[in-house]
Amino acid sequence: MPPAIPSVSPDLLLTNIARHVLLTPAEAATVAAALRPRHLRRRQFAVQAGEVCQYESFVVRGCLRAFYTDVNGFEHNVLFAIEDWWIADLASYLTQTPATLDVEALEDCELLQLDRAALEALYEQVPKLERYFRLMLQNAFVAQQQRALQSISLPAEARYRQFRAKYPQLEQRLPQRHVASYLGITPEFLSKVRKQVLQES
Amino acid sequence: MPPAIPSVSPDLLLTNIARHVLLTPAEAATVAAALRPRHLRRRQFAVQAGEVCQYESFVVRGCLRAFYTDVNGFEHNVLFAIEDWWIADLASYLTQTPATLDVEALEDCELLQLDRAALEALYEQVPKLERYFRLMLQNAFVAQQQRALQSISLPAEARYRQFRAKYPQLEQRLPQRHVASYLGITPEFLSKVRKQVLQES
DNA sequence: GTGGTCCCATGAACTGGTTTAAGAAAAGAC
DNA sequence: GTCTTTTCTTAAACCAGTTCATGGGACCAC
Repeated sequence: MPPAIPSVSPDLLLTNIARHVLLTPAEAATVAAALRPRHLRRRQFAVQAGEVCQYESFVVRGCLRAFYTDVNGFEHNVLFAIEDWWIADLASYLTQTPATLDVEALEDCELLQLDRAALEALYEQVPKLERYFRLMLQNAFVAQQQRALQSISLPAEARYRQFRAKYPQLEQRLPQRHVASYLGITPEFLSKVRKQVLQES
Repeated sequence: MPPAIPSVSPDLLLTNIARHVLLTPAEAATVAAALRPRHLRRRQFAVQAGEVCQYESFVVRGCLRAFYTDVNGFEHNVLFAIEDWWIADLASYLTQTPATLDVEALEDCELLQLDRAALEALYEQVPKLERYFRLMLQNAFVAQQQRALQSISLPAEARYRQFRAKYPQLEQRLPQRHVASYLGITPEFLSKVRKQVLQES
């Protein structure tokens, strides 16, 4: 007998939506039906640069990173996602143009994926969801702007402190080189910064 | 007799909208009626950090910059706008929270401003506009992401070349220190970079 | 166990960009 | 016009962060 593939429950997502808009049980069922459960093993990719990003992925379990690979082949982490977060190359998903980012599983993951066509169909059936996804886009925009402003105005040590303060769970869970890449510094320099910061507290 | 205050024609904006959605003459009139014409003298502010950004401004004539002031009082240019562009602190405008950016006129300007309530009312009367403004938000998001990726992956000289290639009109029109600030370098270093780049071509 | 492989730490040499300072050129102010 | 202020350039000293090299520890696989 092959190992059972456990299905992915939509509960976590429905709870997340409920924090922003109120759905009837029927509407919640419509949402649940539109989602495609997906299991991803560590090192597998949810999005590949160069191809159109087909899905937005909601993380039920696991951890992923979105990263940009520059012309010299260096990777730059742009975004992480753990349980209760969405992840995608949003620019690609929205405009249906080739992705500039890869999205890779850092742990085995359970995802709920929503493709572009299913999303449009959902908007017809449950118009309230437009509000929910507009809020998600706004949040993404605001977060992206804040990150950009910090990266130009703060030195590496301050950026590291902010990161620790903002995402305490994440720092535990990620290899340091991924944190370094996110902060825009080398792992060697992060090591030096950490020495500073950690011996203070 | 006081000098006549010339009114600001909505034609440029209506043409801009027509490139994305098709409006009937009646709908175009509704849009025109929702806009607030505004003249801004050089050095006046359209948005002030700390206050909620009330308007999105469409530039009919003139040039503006949006900039962030960091904790040490240094300014960082984030965005420029000339004729046929929109400018605002979009994060603040969308979420109606205090702005982190200032928007300042670099030349005397003629703007068409749209406040948040007027926008919501327009959505009711002319639903097609939701598409138009969704596209504007998508474009802003994509542009912001590209800029962030370039700023972490390219050295200053390459960033300067990209800027020249992408916005040839802008470079003519702006003081170099504003370009330097946009590129994330000092005016002194831009001067050195320019010497390099200009003597090649 | 022991031989990979990956991950983190440390230190020395180096580099892209800043700072400070000073002068020349351009733009406002009156 | 001419005086003042702002803008741009150049150059030397400096610094935040990189690169390169090395060693040590944890986690496998077998």
